[in-house]
Amino acid sequence: MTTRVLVVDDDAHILRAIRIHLTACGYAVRTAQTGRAALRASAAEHPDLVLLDLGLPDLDGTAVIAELRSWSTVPIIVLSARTDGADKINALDTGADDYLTKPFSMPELLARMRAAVRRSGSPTDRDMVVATMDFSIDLAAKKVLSRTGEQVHLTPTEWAILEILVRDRGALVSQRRLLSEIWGPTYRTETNYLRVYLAQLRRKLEPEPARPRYLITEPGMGYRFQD
Amino acid sequence: MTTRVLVVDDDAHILRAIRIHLTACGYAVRTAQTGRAALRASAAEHPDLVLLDLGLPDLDGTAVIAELRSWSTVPIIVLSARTDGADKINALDTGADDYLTKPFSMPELLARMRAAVRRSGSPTDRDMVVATMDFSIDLAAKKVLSRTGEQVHLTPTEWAILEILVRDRGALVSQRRLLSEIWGPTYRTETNYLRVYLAQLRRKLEPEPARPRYLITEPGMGYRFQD
DNA sequence: AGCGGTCGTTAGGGATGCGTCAAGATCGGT
DNA sequence: ACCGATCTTGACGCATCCCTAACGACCGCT
Repeated sequence: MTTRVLVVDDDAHILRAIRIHLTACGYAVRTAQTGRAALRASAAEHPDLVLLDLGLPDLDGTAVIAELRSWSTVPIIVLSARTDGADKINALDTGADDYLTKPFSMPELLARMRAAVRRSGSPTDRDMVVATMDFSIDLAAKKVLSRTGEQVHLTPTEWAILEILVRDRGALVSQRRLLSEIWGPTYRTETNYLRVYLAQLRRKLEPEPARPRYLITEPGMGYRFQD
Repeated sequence: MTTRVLVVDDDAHILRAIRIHLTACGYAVRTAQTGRAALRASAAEHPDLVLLDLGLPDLDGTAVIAELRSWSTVPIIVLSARTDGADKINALDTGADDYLTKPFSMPELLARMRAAVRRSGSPTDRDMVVATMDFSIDLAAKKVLSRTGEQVHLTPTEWAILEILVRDRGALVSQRRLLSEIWGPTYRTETNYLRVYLAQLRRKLEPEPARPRYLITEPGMGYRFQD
């Protein structure tokens, strides 16, 4: 299992240097040069680690961290040229996991990356199959079986929504997180989509689609999978 | 819930200085001057965080980390006078979560401690579930269960208020803070809102809404969640 | 006793959010 | 180029929630 890293920096040279190093060490590298691009890439690719430079042209670095943290728990290591202590504290308190001041040594960065990935490692080792009274969901095989045992066909988008809700079953998932993870951060207000797809999921899964029992709406906040 | 920190250093002066700082910041501090004492204290007290100096008289620092990691996942932050890069990498790869080189700034250490503790808070965080005799509040899942086990439905505004009060449970929260955080700084005088929503929360949570036991009013000051 | 201030309670109108349906638009495979 | 599956987009009715205002109760103060 290769670790996927998203590297964010506005300087193309640094980007290239880091990419070469990390690729040589066995990481799968994606890059972004702006804050918005970083958010888009995070939502689309779900990297296992983010290396973030604070000096971006479009967004403040802490704003990127805050936005990311509103729906993701991916480890974030900040790389910054600023030696100011206040920047460090701000970044860490906003949600960054580590902070390195440029120039840094490559071996140290690699060690801190290993530490960050190790820490975040596999809290998702939960049961891969979730069974209810009316259907069962196999997260590993990406299959849904009805009570009679026949397979329920889900479209890719339907599956994406169901997977997020089931992975955090019982917990409330904000519509912002759903929209960010599936359509990208720019669609945060298109709650239309969620209404449509939740209706479709209910029609396929719920015994009484009009009175949902598993796919619960929490008005104004989000949705919840109740098993 | 106060965070318990184990500070390990062979220099009694440094130990004392750190203890004073951390205690002032609300941490519960235990100290140890040797590697063996540190391991003993970890096993006995299960601290939430370990601050570890590498230059110990009896054991090598990395040995302490390895021993600790053989049975515990407690966050470890290494404090060391050694600037050698190899030490850093060794410590991090053995299982340390962070590494600060002396001398470091106290605000930075505190920020990194907050980051480390935040990360270690697993989804099944104990602090995230507040149980009383009449209901239980799951802050992570945004769920309230009544004593009979059925879910209590709260509106977004009700949740926002309850969340703030419960996060600082036991402490007095001023009406100005509640109004500022939920409706924005311009609504600081609309204490009407609070009266209405506190009444709704009491009707949903309190066994005797007319005689509140959990959602206490401190006249002229603010509100308090008493568990 | 009278009075001003703060708090609790209630109820209703307006705004917002949700479920539903259906019609284009887009994509992918034959 | 066609066709089915899937994804977007808009519109409508309906339920719910937020805000607001009004009234009464309970203090401390003059």
